[in-house]
Amino acid sequence: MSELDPAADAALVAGWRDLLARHAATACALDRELGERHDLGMSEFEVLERLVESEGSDQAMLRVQELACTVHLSQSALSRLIGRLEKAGLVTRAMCENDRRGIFVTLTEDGRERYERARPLHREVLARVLGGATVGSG
Amino acid sequence: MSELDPAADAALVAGWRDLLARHAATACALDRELGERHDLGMSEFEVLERLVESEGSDQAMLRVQELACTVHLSQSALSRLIGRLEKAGLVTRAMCENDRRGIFVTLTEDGRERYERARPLHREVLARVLGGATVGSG
DNA sequence: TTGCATTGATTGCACGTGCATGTAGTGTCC
DNA sequence: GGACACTACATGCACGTGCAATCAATGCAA
Repeated sequence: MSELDPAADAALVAGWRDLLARHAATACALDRELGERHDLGMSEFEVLERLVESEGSDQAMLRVQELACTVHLSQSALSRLIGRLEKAGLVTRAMCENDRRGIFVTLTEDGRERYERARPLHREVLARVLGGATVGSG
Repeated sequence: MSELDPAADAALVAGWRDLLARHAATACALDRELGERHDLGMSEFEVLERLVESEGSDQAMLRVQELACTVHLSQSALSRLIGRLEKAGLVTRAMCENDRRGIFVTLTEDGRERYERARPLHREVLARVLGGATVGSG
């Protein structure tokens, strides 16, 4: 199975390039516009969004490791990202009582407001760049 | 127009997250496996591939600027990437006679061989990560 | 209790990237 | 010819990232 039909091979590569192009265009626009207008990077916004979503559930806090999976960052990158958010006053770190190794990340009021203000732009960029034509699974 | 229906908003975000997940999984796997087994990064491979494809046309060379568009890198990043490839002996830089500002990038024999050896793995990773069971969309 | 492996998060380091700038070459206008 | 704006590529710099090493805390076993 290491060799593919030329047609299947071409389709695979075409799909991958399409994915690359969409990702590059969206991530670039998101990073630039969120950065300019809300002083937030793309990943920072994603982390804030996950924290906001977690407020809907019974857990108002998230562990660093859980966040790392959802935003596709290494734990070290996320550790520093949370450090930046904390320094900016958007989140706070709290120790987990049950497991002192774990760190709970919680949204501050400023963090929530910053997210709420940035969200419309985020959605607007998504709509503009992705154009509603999201690629399927194949 | 800045506000969207909740359903449209959710679909947009879901599509974007799916795109992010696919990209992260594929790029990560590609970088790691190509790096380990062929000492090539994902973008390096992409550049070599564009150069190979350009051999099919009348132009056996590509300008740096043309490459930058196709691999979604800034001009400076591509300049350094080509520097790495050149240092590794995979490409050469040649001045354009017509326009001395332009730099033609050409594939060497080593570069072509490296690409040919790496391509099956590249396609295999694509088929495995994109074609088969991708990550569960969180 | 002590000892050891494992997990959760942080830190040292090297590397790739983008932005802004620098350098060289081109074309135009006077 | 000289001055100017513009293009193509390279470079200085700051920053975010991943890997590996590290520290802290837990669980298990003897």
